[in-house]
Amino acid sequence: MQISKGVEWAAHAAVMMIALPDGRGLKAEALARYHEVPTAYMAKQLQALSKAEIVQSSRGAHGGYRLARLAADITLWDITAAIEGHAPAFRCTEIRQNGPCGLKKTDCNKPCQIAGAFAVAERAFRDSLKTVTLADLGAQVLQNSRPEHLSGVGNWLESETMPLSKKT
Amino acid sequence: MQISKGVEWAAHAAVMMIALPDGRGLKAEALARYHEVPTAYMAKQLQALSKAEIVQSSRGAHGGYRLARLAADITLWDITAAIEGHAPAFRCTEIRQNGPCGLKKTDCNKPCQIAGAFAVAERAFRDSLKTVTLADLGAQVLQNSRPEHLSGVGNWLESETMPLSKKT
DNA sequence: TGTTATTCGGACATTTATTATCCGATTTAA
DNA sequence: TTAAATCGGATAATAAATGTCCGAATAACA
Repeated sequence: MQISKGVEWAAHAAVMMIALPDGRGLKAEALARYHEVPTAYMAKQLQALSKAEIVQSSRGAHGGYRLARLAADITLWDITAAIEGHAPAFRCTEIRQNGPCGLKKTDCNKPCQIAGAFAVAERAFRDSLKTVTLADLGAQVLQNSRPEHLSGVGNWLESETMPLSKKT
Repeated sequence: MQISKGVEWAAHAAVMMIALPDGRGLKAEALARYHEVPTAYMAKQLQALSKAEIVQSSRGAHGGYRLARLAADITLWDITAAIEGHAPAFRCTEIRQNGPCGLKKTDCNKPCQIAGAFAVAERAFRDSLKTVTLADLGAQVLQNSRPEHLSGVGNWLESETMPLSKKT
């Protein structure tokens, strides 16, 4: 039971994109370099975010990624689901229908008790992540960072971004 | 993010063991046959439960497994942790310390915001599973099963179990 | 308006984790 | 004491996650 590293990378990349000035983008290579992770694999996560319409991508020269909607409207669950998929972690294989005392399929309208309990737990997990927005995470960064760090990030953003014209 | 099939098998096996008469056990092969799953792999899960002291094992002739404590004192989380381990699903690799604007280690006393949010969500998941005991699951089975099914299970147990003498 | 540099996007290897299996170590009944 | 039966950890096969590459597409620029 482990969550892909891609979720961590995508989340950090998304937080970084909060600070993007209007009409600017960050290319996958820059985001990868900033976090010191493999470029192509970071790009893969960004593509997943793009498919989920969490970020917008612009191709061609001066292209890049930026948030597709307000930071307050993007939750950690959105990002997790975009990378990991929406399939439940507990996969019920209906083994209650197996073996010498197996139930008939017609007697299995209700989900298995065990699967039901896991469904409740997973819902609690999801609901918890849904309460955390990118805006919340960004606010925490602002509160907990030293001023010189923030200005450093600002300078880096300035040097890496350039106006992008059209959106895809 | 997926939970091992072993958790499902171990949970079903544990529920089955609730119904064991005092001083009797079920061998791994019987539990595997009952659920129509590979014997050796089911045995592996039972070994994990044994290490976690959720079940007791008896070796040698007439050996087998039985619950190590009261069904009301065994939760779904106990079983999940025994199979999957206690490691958190979200692994923070501290990428905030990487790259051109990486934080110094001395500025990272508090956990990263993202890791913190996942820790909260995972706690909610765990706490939910902790509220479900084997006794609860057994009660649900009794409520939702047809009488003929229960008697069938009883007969199967009678035919598969035999007194076991010493415990390990 | 063509050309080119730049970037995204999906198809393709590699590594790690899960799933499955086997055989030796140990225990107990006879 | 013997031998059958069972657990237990070490060992393969499979699936998933991780990492990489090259083509398709787009926009800037001449």
